[in-house]
Amino acid sequence: MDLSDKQIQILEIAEKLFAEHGFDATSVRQIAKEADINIAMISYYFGSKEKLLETLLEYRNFDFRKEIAQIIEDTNLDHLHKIDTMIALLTQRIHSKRRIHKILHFEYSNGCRNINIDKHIQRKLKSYTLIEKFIKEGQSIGVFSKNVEIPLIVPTIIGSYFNFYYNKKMFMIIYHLKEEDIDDFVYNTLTNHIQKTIKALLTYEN
Amino acid sequence: MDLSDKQIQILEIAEKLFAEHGFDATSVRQIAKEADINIAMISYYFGSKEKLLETLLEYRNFDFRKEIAQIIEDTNLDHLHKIDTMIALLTQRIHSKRRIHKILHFEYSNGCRNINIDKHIQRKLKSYTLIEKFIKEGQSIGVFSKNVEIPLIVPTIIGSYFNFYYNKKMFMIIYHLKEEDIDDFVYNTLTNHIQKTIKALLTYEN
Amino acid sequence: MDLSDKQIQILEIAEKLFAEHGFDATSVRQIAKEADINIAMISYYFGSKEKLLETLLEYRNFDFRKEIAQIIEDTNLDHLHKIDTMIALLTQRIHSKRRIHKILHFEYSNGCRNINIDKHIQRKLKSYTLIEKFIKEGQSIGVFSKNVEIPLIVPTIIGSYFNFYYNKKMFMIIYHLKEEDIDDFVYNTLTNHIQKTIKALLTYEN
Amino acid sequence: MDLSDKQIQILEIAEKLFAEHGFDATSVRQIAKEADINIAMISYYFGSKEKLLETLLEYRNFDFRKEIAQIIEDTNLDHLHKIDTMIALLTQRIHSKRRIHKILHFEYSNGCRNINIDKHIQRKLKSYTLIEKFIKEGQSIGVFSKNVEIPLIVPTIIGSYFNFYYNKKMFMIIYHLKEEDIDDFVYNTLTNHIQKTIKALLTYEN
DNA sequence: GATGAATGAGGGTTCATTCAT
DNA sequence: GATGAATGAACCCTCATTCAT
Repeated sequence: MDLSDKQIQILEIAEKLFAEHGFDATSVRQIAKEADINIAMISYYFGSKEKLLETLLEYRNFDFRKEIAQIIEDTNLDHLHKIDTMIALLTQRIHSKRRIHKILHFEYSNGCRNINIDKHIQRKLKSYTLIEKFIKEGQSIGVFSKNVEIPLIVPTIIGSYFNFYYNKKMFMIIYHLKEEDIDDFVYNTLTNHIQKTIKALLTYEN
Repeated sequence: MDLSDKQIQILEIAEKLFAEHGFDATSVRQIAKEADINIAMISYYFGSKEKLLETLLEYRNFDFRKEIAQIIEDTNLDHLHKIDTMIALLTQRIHSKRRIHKILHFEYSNGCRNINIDKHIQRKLKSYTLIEKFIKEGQSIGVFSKNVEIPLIVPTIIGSYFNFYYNKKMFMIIYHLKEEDIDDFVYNTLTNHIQKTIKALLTYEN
Repeated sequence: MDLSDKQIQILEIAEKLFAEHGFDATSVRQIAKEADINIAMISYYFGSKEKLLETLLEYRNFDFRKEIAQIIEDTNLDHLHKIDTMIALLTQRIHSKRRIHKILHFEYSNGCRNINIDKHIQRKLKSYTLIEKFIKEGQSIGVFSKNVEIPLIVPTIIGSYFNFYYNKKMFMIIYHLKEEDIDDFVYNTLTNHIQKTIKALLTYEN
Repeated sequence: MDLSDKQIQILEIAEKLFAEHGFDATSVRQIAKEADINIAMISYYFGSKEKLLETLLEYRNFDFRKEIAQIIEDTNLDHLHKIDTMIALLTQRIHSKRRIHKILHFEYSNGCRNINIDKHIQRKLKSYTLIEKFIKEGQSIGVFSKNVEIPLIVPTIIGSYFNFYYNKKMFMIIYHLKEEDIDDFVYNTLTNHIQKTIKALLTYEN
């Protein structure tokens, strides 16, 4: 991953445009124009438009494992606080990288692109293993309810965020939010809601 | 909405292709070929590719209000069972129309298309009002916890589904599922998880 | 081979340009411009630039077998006159189709194009068989010398023509020819020379 | 003609690629890559791609005059043996430089390149003068037939070779040759054929 | 002298759409 | 009402060349 400043600039502009208009609706001309570079540079730097996307995904390495591991290993926090901290972390990270996640959802969820999704799956699986272990530990010491579908917890966390994000315009009406209020809302109200939801689920007995 | 059989056939093929490859990556030639009609017919019938999408969204009018209202008004069910029934209904409906929802997420969430999203927002808002009223009623009679961010409940339901769906490949590994097992999994395990989550949230006191 | 008038017009313009500037140096835009058609028509009609070339070669099916067979079977001509007639025919045909032959030499002789040369080879081989049979017959009745490398006779005929053609400019100086004299020169002086050469070879005893 | 080793290496690689794929289909990138030099070096060394071709043609100075003159002046050989020797020389030289000749045929025979062909014509004319003088001498002493189109003799020699070469694949089938047999075939069978042809022509009386 | 980044032009192809029939 | 030929714009990419270092 040796990327020059110019390359990084291109990647960030491409990320923005891909997220806004989709991969196909974004032309290399558009990227080149916004990045104020010659159109040929994109092929020169990245080989092709598709490889640019691959490079972008590699560049935005969204691997939260280390941070999650740190939280899990933190002896100062009890299990429920670890859940809070983890969710706050996830929400924050995903919100800041929401654009690249959207591209992933969009371009990857159907297997039509010639892009290798396997390593992403592998990376995610490792995060799941970490979280699963943590939850099971909590179950074994009686802090968490045993009757929980552990692998589906993360989709509930991340899905809550994204469904909010994909319906942002509606929620801006409901909550009387302006564009610049969104960050605060995510970090406070939405994060709180998700934290509460997961903690409720993990302590729910029926 | 006067649509001939041929038009409906085109819409359904377009829906499949848009969901699989995205709007931009699907060419009218492809649609025409799969529908076994002349290319010119698409412009002829729908005016343009964009208008075809609009017609498609209008055709797939996914308005659950009536059914939700029915459930809410059902005097045979207590509040918690109404939650279960509603979630089962939502999951089922969204799963069966996941393709069109995916198109909405990706083509609509960014305001770049010349497509009017307002009526969709209005329709969704009405559903929210219905659900909000039901939850508040439950709170007033002490069945539901008062400390809940009501508008964010629906994103948690639908988001859980979609984040599962967008990461389908990973969950197929985790749960050892084949493609043909997906429907059952959604209608059972995933639905149960979401039901439990929302019920936990609505009865959570801290 | 169902070709519209427009398609034939394109083929003939392409033939001219390919022969003049080579396949690679001729752009589809140039062809489209000279043929006064839209650039997209070339892909529409032929699929691609390479397929246009293939269609051209198929269209210009230069199969002399029938005429050669007629000459061979002509009972009014003795063997030496048949040689004369055959060479006159070959020279005439090749001269009139020199452009397509040049393309063949150029684009085919190196195996780099994704074009199937096999059927051309097969067709040529059949012509050779015909001529070979005729020469051997002449040898058996004592008209032709037996000490002749039969397969190399045709290269001497056609090669003489083409080496003249490829050095046309020099011969225009030597013979004080103008462009408009070339046809006559080919049909008379050059044809005579080749006829004499082959007859000399076929009757040469040493 | 001061050429460094690197320049000569570039020229030889360019010659190979031009002959294999044609001038236009060969990119400077390809040449630079195979020669393991920087792309910019080609413009730096030769000025441009076209000038590289000119330099190549100049470098491959295929002027047989001296050797032909030597043969003609050789008092140990009679006229017919001089013909044999000359043809053997021409065949050998042309075969070893067939690639550059091919380039000449195709890039030069049409006047579209901005390349000066005049000096090549001049050089060839001088060779012709030499051969013409020799033939006329033979005619005057009665060794050669007078009824011969002298300027067309050389095209028959060289044309025979090239038409064989451009149809190499067919002759490999006819003669059951492998690629590695070609050289021997050219130096023996083909050379013999051409020698016999020209001697027959020059002694043919009708 | 030599390099690799950068340029602008042009390559072939495919797009959604329209028009004449 | 329905077709297939035709359009012009835009697509991504690669070209030979140049420039700053």
